Amino acid sequence: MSEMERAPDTEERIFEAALRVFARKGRDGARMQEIADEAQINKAMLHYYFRSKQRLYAQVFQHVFRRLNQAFFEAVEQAGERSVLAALEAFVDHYIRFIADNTDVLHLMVNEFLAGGEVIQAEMSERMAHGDAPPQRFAALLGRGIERGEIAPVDPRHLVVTVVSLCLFPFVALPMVSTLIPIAADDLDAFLEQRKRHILEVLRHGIEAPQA
Amino acid sequence: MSEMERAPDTEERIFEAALRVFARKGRDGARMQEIADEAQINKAMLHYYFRSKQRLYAQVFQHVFRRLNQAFFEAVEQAGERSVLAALEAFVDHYIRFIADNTDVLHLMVNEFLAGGEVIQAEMSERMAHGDAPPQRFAALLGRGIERGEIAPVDPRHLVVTVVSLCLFPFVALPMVSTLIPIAADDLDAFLEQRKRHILEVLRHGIEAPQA
DNA sequence: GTCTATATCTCGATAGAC
DNA sequence: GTCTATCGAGATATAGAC
Repeated sequence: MSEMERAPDTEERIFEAALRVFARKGRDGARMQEIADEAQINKAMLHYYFRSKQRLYAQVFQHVFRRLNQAFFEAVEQAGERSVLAALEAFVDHYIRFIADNTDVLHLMVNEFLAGGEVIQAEMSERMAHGDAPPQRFAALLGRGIERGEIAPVDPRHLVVTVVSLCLFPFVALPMVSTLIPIAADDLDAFLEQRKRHILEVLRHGIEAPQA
Repeated sequence: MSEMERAPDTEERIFEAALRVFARKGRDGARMQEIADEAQINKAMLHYYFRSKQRLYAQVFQHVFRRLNQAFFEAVEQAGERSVLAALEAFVDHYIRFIADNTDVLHLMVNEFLAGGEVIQAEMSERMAHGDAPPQRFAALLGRGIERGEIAPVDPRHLVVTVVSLCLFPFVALPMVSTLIPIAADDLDAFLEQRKRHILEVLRHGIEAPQA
């Protein structure tokens, strides 16, 4: 076990640096030199471990895609066997927390969405095809809640889109949100708490009937 | 009036081509050659009218920023003097329609958000500083509705973020949404009608109380 | 104002010593 | 495995004729 002469964890350092830089600058804006600097390593090493920028990006993106899917899955599973409303609360809490700790992952994903997603479309339909991908499981869970009469009869798939939109978009538009709600820039955690409460409040009761 | 030897509308053609290409490929992914091709004009002309790629992008982005603000403003104004709920419906309808017809504009904006927004932050705080920027006007309008007891007492600024999230995010995540709701890929208009109804339904009543 | 040809430069990728 | 030095492709930008 002690004869492994391989580098300490160079490959991993490169990978994590690449994740950060690609998230900051986008696929095309990222520079191999910057990744090397961020990994505190020589540029040639990038090509030694990953053949090209393309391959490096592909591996990073695949990793990101899996992580996001996994996070979504965990958020749904954790929602588990409770009432649907409790499940929703658990989901929102868990999902927002993950994104807050991994904004890089979300940024990379959105970048890829905007790029049109030739890369995505394949990965996506492969995973979604079975019908048991996380979003579909979530929709199914919500659908059961509707059948049981726990929540109103809306289209569960649209409800999934709605919940995810509410959780993710503020992170995408943070520069704009900050100008409207300054605390988002000063104390992100506090803002997210507000946000979480607001989301659940609106999802539960809507805003039509005054309740004060 | 007839002695203007200037080109027909070359500058405008370039500008619009640039908008499309920047939206498709991002700031760094876009190629001056591709913009030239799309404008059916020579590459040298790009530098004749706009000195550099940087300046061209800056002008395009500024234009996009104004258009999005204007659209938001119109959506709010059009909401006008009705009841708050009617105003919300008018806003959602108008805003979604605009984005559907101008996805390029949204893509460019989101791209800039992700880029961290050194460019944005300045433009943003300048416009938002007065307190009468469109989102703030919208929040004020909602706030009055709360005072009048028309809607529940939620934080109006968060409500703005919520409504905007619901309108915009599906356009950002369209590749993913399509795998969950296939009609989004086949018939966008039909999907948007569904979406609009769903959004207003959830905003009005929430999902807690079954109503069937 | 518009074109062709070309200069300049940035960046990904490789060669080769250690 | 890691480094330095360098090549070569491709992109922005300019020169200069028309």
